[in-house]
Amino acid sequence: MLTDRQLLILRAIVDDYIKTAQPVGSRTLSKRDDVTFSSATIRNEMADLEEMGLIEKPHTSAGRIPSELGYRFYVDHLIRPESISPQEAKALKSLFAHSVNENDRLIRHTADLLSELTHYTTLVLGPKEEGQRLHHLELIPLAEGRVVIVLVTETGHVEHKTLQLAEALSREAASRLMERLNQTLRGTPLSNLRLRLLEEIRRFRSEHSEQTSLLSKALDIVLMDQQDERPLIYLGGKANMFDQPEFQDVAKLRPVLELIEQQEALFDFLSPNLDNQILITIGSENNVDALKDCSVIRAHYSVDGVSLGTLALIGPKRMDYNRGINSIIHLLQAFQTELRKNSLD
Amino acid sequence: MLTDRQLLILRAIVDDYIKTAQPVGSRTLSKRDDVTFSSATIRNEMADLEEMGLIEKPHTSAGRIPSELGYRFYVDHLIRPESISPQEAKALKSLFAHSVNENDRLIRHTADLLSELTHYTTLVLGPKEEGQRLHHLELIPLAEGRVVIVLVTETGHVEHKTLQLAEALSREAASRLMERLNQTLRGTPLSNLRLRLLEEIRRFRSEHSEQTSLLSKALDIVLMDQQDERPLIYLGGKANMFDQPEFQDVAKLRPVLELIEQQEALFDFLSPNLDNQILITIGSENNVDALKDCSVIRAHYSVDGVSLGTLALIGPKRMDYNRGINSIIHLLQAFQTELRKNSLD
DNA sequence: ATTAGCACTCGTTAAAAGTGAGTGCTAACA
DNA sequence: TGTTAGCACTCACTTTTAACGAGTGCTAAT
Repeated sequence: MLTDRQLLILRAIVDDYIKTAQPVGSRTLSKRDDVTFSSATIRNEMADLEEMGLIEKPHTSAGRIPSELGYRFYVDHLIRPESISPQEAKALKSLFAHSVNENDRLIRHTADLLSELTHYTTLVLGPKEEGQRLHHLELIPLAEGRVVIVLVTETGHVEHKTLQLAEALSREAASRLMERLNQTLRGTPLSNLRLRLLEEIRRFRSEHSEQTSLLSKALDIVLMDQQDERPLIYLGGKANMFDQPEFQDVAKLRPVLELIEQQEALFDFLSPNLDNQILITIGSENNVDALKDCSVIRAHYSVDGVSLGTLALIGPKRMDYNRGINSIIHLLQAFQTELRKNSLD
Repeated sequence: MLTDRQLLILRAIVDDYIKTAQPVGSRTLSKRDDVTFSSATIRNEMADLEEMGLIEKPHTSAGRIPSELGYRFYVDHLIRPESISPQEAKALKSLFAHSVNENDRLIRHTADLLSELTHYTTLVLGPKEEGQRLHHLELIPLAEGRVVIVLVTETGHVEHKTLQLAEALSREAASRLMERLNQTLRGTPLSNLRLRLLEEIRRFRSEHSEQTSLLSKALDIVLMDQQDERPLIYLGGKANMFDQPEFQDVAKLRPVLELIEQQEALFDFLSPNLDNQILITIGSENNVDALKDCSVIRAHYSVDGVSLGTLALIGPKRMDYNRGINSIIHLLQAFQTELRKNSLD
């Protein structure tokens, strides 16, 4: 167990290092107002903290920096949930002053806001399809067998795909089929949609003896890779990485930026967050080599209890956890409120 | 005017420097098979070339590197339009083996291909709306006054917007209006669309005395910022920048990557290319400070004579112009062919 | 006109020396 | 017994110096 003085020192070291990016020495600490004891005492305490694995020194004659364990302890026990200042709260509210109708523009906007707020890079994992339910389906036949299919989910997410059929689909046939599909399929979870849709088309065909097998085949193909398709990941404030002193070296910067550009890898990384809490992972806790010098703050967003995606903040291990956590919590609220407005149930 | 020998030497210097990124010395050159004269002779010629401003030395005791003027001369006069090898040609054809229905996926794919082909970063300016004509318009009323509007252009570009009306639009009203709009508006250039659409809705309203003013207002707003909206810019191979020795320094890398992330700035940069040629800009010719150490190869793409957007390749001034130009020319062909397939006229 | 030879330049690398922030330990002190 | 002053020691960082060598420009011989 740590004494109060050790807690004070540890917190001071982490705070200072977060601010300056320089190893913190005993003399520096002793000059602080809230430190009443001498540098020698601090050195003794530091030795103890180091023995416990909470801090470490880059080399013999340097000050101390927090270890990963130290950051972990800091995050778990030493952060004060500083409420944001009134003017910030106000600013936050006005951020979403005009509602944004389209969910994906809203997400993009949110990613930018969060990165502006924190000066870190933001990742937003777009709504995953699985949990969502169909609200409306529209088939738009164009010339030459081209058909646009528009799919609207209950969360208000709209997307379109283009099919290419071997022969044209008449507007009437499309319209009849569509009406039928919307009647029977509204509310179907997207994860089931492909099977249900094919089934329904087959039934429709037999009932009306209409030639829709081409459509059925084309739809199948499109929905097939629809299924494999992963939610988009929106990035905000990529350039913020350049400001971090730890990433002034291209060798350090490169893997992080490269990872961030890879939708696939990021998806795997952002997806599996189980509980609804704010999740913080520090350095090696990320289990991704490229992020071994980074910390990530993640938060789930959901609407009406349906978990949709993830809001994440990425920065150096020496990131301002306090500010990051607070910003993400508050923005999460506002974001979810906006999303709620766009949903159709 | 340059002598043949000077041309040989200049080409050799540029070729060598492009390959190695190291200043080229007279001794190195004299060892080449195609160089029959001594290093001293080369030094004399180099002195002349330097006086003409075609090459320069980083410092007194270094070899020569091409100046911007030198690159310009090289690009204008010394590049041999090496046709690509048969296996490359074959590979290029198979790249688009499966047609991609959606234009924006096609564009994304193309950007990736081009960067893979060249190992440089690729920028693709998506189709600009102005020149395009309306093919089809669809209004999809959803619950609670939400209406999705789907817009298909003759080039096969599909996009959707969401409107929020104060009161619901009936499916019947939407259907009637839509039929009318499609009859009268097909072929309208998107640049006119907003005005024509409003006009048409007004006329429709007076004829049918239907309450569509809300719709009209909402549509106006959406189309208004549709007009301001700029084509997306697709990027490929951003990570390739990291491989260039000239960008190993964060200070050099940062402005380039930052610029690339800024849609606005890039748009201004990529847009004004007047003729249908391949355009190469070197260093300061880019008129953009962030690109003062970069060269850009740009090519227009168009379908049926309608210029749609720009395909661009960005790399260090020391980029492999030969390969870059050839790749972009050949990919441009294939890309346009695919685009053509997707168009609906 | 071409080339061999040579003194000279200057960036690069390596080694050497000096600097200073910070530490650990010890002994004195409250 | 906990705290502090003092001091020797460590080691990254900076500066200095020296050696190195690729490359140049000039000159004189071919």
